[in-house]
Amino acid sequence: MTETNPSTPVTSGDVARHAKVSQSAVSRAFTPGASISQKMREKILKSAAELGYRPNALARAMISGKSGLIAMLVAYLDNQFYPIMLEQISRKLQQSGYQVLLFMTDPGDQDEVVSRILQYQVEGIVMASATLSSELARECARTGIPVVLFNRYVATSPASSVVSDNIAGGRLIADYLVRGGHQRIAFIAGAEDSSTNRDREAGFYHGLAEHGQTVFERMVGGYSFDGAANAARELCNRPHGERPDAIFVANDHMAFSVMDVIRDELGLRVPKDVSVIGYDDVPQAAWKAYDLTTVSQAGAEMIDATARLLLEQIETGSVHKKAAIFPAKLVARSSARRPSGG
Amino acid sequence: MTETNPSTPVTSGDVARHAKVSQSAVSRAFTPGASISQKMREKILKSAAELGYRPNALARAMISGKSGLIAMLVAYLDNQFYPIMLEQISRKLQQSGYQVLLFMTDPGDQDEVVSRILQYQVEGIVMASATLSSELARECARTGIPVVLFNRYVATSPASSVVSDNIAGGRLIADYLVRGGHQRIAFIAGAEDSSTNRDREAGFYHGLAEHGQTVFERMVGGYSFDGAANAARELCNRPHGERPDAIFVANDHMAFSVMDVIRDELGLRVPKDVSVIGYDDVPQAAWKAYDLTTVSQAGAEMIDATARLLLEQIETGSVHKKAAIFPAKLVARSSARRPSGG
DNA sequence: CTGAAAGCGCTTACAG
DNA sequence: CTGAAAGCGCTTACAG
Repeated sequence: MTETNPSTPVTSGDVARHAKVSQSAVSRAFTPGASISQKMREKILKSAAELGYRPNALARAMISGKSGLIAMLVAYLDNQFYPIMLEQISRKLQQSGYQVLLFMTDPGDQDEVVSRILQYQVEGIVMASATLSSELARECARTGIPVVLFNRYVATSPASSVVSDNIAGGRLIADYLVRGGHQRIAFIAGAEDSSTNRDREAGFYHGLAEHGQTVFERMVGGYSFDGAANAARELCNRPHGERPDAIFVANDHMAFSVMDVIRDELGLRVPKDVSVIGYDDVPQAAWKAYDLTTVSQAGAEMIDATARLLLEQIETGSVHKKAAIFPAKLVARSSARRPSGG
Repeated sequence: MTETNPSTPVTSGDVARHAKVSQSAVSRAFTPGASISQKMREKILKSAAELGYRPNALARAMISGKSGLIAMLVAYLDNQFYPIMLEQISRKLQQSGYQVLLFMTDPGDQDEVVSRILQYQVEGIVMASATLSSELARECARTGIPVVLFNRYVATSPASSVVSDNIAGGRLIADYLVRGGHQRIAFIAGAEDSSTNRDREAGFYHGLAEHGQTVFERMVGGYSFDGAANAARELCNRPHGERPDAIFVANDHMAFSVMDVIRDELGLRVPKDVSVIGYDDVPQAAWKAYDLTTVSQAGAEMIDATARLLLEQIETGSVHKKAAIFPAKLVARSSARRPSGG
């Protein structure tokens, strides 16, 4: 059952010949708002349908200088937060007439990725990948391609960014844990070079300090499931009194791993022996088997803002650096002891 | 901090002028294997670097007829199975020099999506979305664009497909549950029009029949979290003896929801009161809070096969219909009572 | 409103 | 090995 390229693609010239009109007319028939008579457009559309013609988006991009392509850079999709935003942002951009060119980034091939993105003449870039090659930022600024960093912030970069208030979020957690009566509050960090981790940690320490506490112990989980499990083991495989009575884990993805270790491996109870709080409020945080107390980022608003920032810059043809910050909200579930009273 | 399009893009002509060579020479310098002297290439590369030149992939696509673009159609990313495969296939295609154009499909805008895909001159299509517009399949066959259906099969479609043996998988589950001593075995279906559900269900019923059993009751969850929860409620909110003692849930994503309802809402124990088995073996199935018995699809192999089938057809320029079927494997965890003995 | 023509930035025969 | 030239399939001034 093999068929070799059945038909050479139909071009606007073919349609023109078939409809006995000029090639320009065919082009106009497919350009919204072009000056063409109703009658002519109908004739052309009919011919086009008969021949199965579709305009070549690449040719259009060439001549118009607008590819309709937006690059999305993502590092990994195992943390649910990213697939969800990828899905939503993609839908939004599609609705606005753009297409998403997906780039899975690798710590390795930075230059290669930068090169590919630019070769495809994308009109904008969304970066949800932690590793921002500074070369990419620079090249984009040079070329006038707007870049929006999603869920990260780089002070020295000319790129716009959309984040939630991770400092406030960290502080909310500290406050909640202290008011919950915890005495030995630990922290499991994500990737230490990420702005999310930096801000959550800073806010958290500040919050503790406001209550006269300091962090009981700090480990690094690197935003990975296994990294978090190791951190949890080291932290909690100790007698009562030497282990934390609460842990703030820098994101939900790691928090699930931490809860597994605490409950299943070490046989401790959550929150009775150890309270656990995560960050992101991914869908699984609401799953009853975890029922994770966490901080919700204003996901929908962040997604909207990302699309808006990007499209606005593309359409006006000017690149601004803007930073949109959305409020964070604590979602109290059962994985952390609740403050009594108040 | 606004900067308006700083520099007009650098073209091969600019580089040619700067290096005092012909434009064709510049093109050759960037074409692997082109006939050009070492000396000339170096001179050109140097000029290109100075000017910040990068070849325009769209222009190349126009003239060469190869866009380097592959469309991936995905319906939703909340079931982990899909983000993971999206990530892996994307990486594989990128490594082979292709770029992924992402299309989030909507039950609504079928024609619109079809049209966009074809306009972008993609060289191949991966469909991981359930809704295959038959128009897309037909158009692609006409145009000679290879299509690979991932994790689904449509007998009447000219598209290739990569699936695991869902019939065998369903049978494995029936066998395992019966041997585990279950007497009232229920089924919660996914999307009834999907080939995965159809095959898993068929295999499951066959397996039951081989042991002289029939399904105790059948509900439909539609592959959605909420749909599954409702099904579980109806099935299990009854006295012992009237409710199933085991449920095969057509995918893991729904199985988590079912376990939540059974344990948390209804206060029953898993597997003591009800055994639960899922399908897919997504990462979360191994999370200790669920520890879900499930059937593992040969994910890595399926991903490899998808990329291979597609690239092979692209590179040979001929479209075959091929169906790759991979074995399914039962992964025994603790959510279902294990067969005793042997 | 309509058509002929130029041109987007490349690749690739074709001569030399 | 190198360059001049044609051409990929469109959009868009420019005349009429």
